[in-house]
This record gives sequence, structure tokens and C-alpha cells, in this order.
Amino acid sequence: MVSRYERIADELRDEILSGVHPVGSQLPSEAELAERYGAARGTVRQAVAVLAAEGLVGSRQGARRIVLGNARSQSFAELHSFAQWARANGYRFGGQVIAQRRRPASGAEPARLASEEVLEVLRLRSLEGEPVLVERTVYAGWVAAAVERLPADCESVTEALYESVGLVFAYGEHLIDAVPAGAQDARLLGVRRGSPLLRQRRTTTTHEGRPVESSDDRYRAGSVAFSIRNSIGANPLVRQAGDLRFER
Amino acid sequence: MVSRYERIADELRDEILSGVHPVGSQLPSEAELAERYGAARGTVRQAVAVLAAEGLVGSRQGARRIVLGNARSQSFAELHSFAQWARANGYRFGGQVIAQRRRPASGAEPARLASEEVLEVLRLRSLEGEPVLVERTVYAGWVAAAVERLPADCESVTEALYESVGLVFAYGEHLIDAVPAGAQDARLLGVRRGSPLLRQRRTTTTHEGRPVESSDDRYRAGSVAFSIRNSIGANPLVRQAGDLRFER
DNA sequence: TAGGGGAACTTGTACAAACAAGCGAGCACC
DNA sequence: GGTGCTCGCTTGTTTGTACAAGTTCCCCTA
Repeated sequence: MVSRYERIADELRDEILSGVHPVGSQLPSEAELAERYGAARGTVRQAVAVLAAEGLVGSRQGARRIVLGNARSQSFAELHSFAQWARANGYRFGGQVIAQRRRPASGAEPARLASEEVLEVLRLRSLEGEPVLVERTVYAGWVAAAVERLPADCESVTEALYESVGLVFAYGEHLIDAVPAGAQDARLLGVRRGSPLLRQRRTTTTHEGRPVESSDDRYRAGSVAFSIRNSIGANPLVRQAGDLRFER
Repeated sequence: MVSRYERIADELRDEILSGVHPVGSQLPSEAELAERYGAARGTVRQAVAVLAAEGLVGSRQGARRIVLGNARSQSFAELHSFAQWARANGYRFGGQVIAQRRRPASGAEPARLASEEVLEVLRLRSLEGEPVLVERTVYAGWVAAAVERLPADCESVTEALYESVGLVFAYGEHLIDAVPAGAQDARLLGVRRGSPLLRQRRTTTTHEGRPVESSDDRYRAGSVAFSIRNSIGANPLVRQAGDLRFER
């Protein structure tokens, strides 16, 4: 059962993407939308709040809402799962486990993953037949067994874990920067050592705030970019200073 | 005049950051908070929605809200303005215009900036005395004159434009990837040609959706990273495939 | 014709009420 | 001891109302 405001948001999004409301045009007023959909104004407000969060429309007190963009913003899963992102965008993709082993947690890992023993996995993923991503993931102890049961060429770890143990990734924190390719990165991705890679370090937790995994993903330059829409009032992305001298 | 729900959100955020509600603990229920602040439940919901959007708390139907993080998320301005970000974080910083010229808009610029003539500015910005960022910004024609009036070592273009002509940056779209340093990048930043840079391409518009600027910013690797918190239900960051062969 | 003053419109904030849906703990039963 | 079920609590959704605050545009006046 989808809620009312979500259905309204979907309809409005479709209208924007299909050009009924071109970029720069004004959206109908909340009162008009409420009448059109036979809903209360509060419900319509929830719907347009969804679109505002997606960066599709802007909003100012006193003035009508304005259409800002017409490109679809993808779901949460697509930021965490390479497979779900690639599939949703119609790319051919693959994946292969290169190495996998259990080891004691070290450094910041015990705190970050709330485990003493962790499972370390090195995966190489490809897009359109070309290797584009080296994934070094560390799983918390309590999911290690489930991950080990997966086949080496498992396409989507996220989906497989959901199906096998009902695990849902709910929250994530991501750090994005650029690093030179190391020897292993270079060999696996087929680039020169020292060439630029886009790095995404992420930590994921369940709904309960229980840590699941912590990963260091490195994309070949030019293969993938990250895109953010933000506005005054809502933006989750922030800049962070690094060491200024060394890479951590 | 700050609204009620914002004050409640501020108080709760302070309580989380100061450890009254440690990470992993449960937040009081909406009913309790409503009673404590003498507000309606809807108002409290608005307040916790702010914290959820910041990634500080997680939320599940039926269960109490859980504290997920205790790091502050910065404001919109800090993503657009190097100066405002640096100042808010207590860094020493500087900036210098290297080159500046008017020229006719070309390629995708007429559509993106809605101008026939644009102003191109090359700036070098430093953090803690070291050059970290090369900024190649193209301004729409209607702000060109105001930008040209700024001093060459203007610390914050965003703030200066607000003070001089009341211009407010309200929405932005950002593309983040990694690129090798070009000859000019390398010379200005003091790195080797081909070494990794973190690139942020952004387009900014006003409240009315009027395009202001389009910029290509390149950070020295290790100097700056981008950080995102997201959750099922709210995340504006998406991955995008590049060309797989060339850089655009 | 330029500018000031409003009136109508539109979004933002706040409160109240009711029901739906999911969670967790405790209890009874096997 | 373990399993399943029920009940109370908590968050999610929806409606309705009222007022505040900001914008837009028209009209009147100087």
C-alpha cells in the first residue's frame, strides 16, 4: 500500500519529467493541487516536499513553486549498491571476489563496526565489460557468515543479503575524495600506477543503527561521477578538510 | 524570528551533540517531546524531520527514534562557498584571481546560463597557506558587472555578491569525479601533471531558478573530501556513469 | 509616466484529532 | 524451554482549521 502523498508526488514527478511542467515554469498552487487530487492541503505539501528534497522544485514563501530540474534522482539503494544502480540505469555489469578472509578487527574498526572479528572482501566490478571499481569491504562479524555463503560472482551483495537473511541497509555515511591508484588498484583496473581514482569510503548501518559494513571503493576516473542537488534548507553533503599533506 | 520547530530541532541537536542522547540510544517519543516543549505533535515531527534529514537520527514506524550520529552537518552555503566553509571550520584561507575575461557563451553555456555573453574567471584558493583549489567559474551575463567590481583577492565571492547586489544562491547541482591534473592545474597547485584531483562541477541558480554561475573546481588530492549522510527515504546524491573512455 | 499603496494570492507555521501500521514485551500455552 | 499471541506504545498518514509572512500585480495618485 503506497501512501496518498507518495502517489501524488509520483504523478507530479512524472509530469515534470515528461515536460508538462517545463524547467522554469510555475507549479500549480497547493490549493489547486489539493482540489485536483481531492486531498487536503497538508497532504499536497508532503508530496511537493518530496520533490523539493529531490531538487526538482524550488519553493519560496509567497511565490509559487518553480520547476528547477527534470532529471530523475535515484533511490538510496543505488548509492550503496553498485548492482542496483547499474541495473536501474540499464548497464551491463559484473562482479568477482578476488580475495576474502576473516581477521581480527584493528584500528578504528572495533568502534566503527562494533565487532572484534571482521570479514574482509576484495571485489572487482565491471561496467559494460570494463573493470571500473575496486571494492575493499569490511563486514561486521555478525554478517560475516551470511556473506561467506554468497557465490564469488554474486551480482548484488545487498540484494543477496536481503533475500538470505532479511538484512536491510538503511543508513549510510559517505566520504568522497580522489586518490592515486596503488599497485593493486592499477593492476586490477588496468590503469597506470598513480593515475586518478575516485574514492568513496562508506559505512552502512541497519534501521536500528547497527553497523553492517565499511568499505573503500575506488572508481576508475571517467567511469563514474557523483551528482548532488541541494538547496538552502536541505543538503546533506559537506566538504571536509583532509590532512593537507598525506592521505590517510 | 525563528520558528518553533527550528528551536526544538536546535535544542534536540544540542542534546545529541553534547552527549545527552548518545549514539545508539533512543530519543524520547513524540508524545513526550510534545509535552516537554508544550507543542503539538505535528510541530515536534517537523523538528525531528530536520534531524533525520541531517542524518543524526533514524526513524522506523512503531519503534522509537534512534540516534545515529553526533557530528554536525554544515549549511548549504558551505558547499557553494569555499570561504564560508573554511571560516566556519576555523581554517586560514585565501584567494586570488589569476585571470578574468568576458567572452561569448559557447557550447552548452547559452542553455545552462541563459546568457549570450559570459564572464570567465580563474581563481586559485589556498587553505592553511597552501594552494588547494583551482576554480574555473563562468558567470551569467547579468552578474558579470558585479563580479568584475570585486577586488582580485576577494575572500568570499558569494558574500560579496550578496552584500553588493543582494544576490542569493539558492539551489545547486553538483557533479563530483576525479581527473588528472592538467599543465595549468599542476603549475598552480604545485603537484605533478597527471596527479589526481577531486573535481566538483557545479551550477547554481537563484530562488527564481535563474542561473548564476557554472564552475569547475579542482581540489588537490588529500586536501578536501566530500561527506554525505543518507538514508532510505532521503538522499540527493546519485552515481552517474561517465564515458568509460574519455573525460568530457 | 513613475512610484506608492493595497488587495488577492501563495507558501510557511502551528494546533488538534483520528486512524493505520509496525514494534516489543509480557503472557499463556504447549 | 520455546512458541505464538495479544496488548499497549510509537511512529506514519490524512484531514481540517487558523493565522503569519512574503510575493505579485493592479490601481490610484503625484
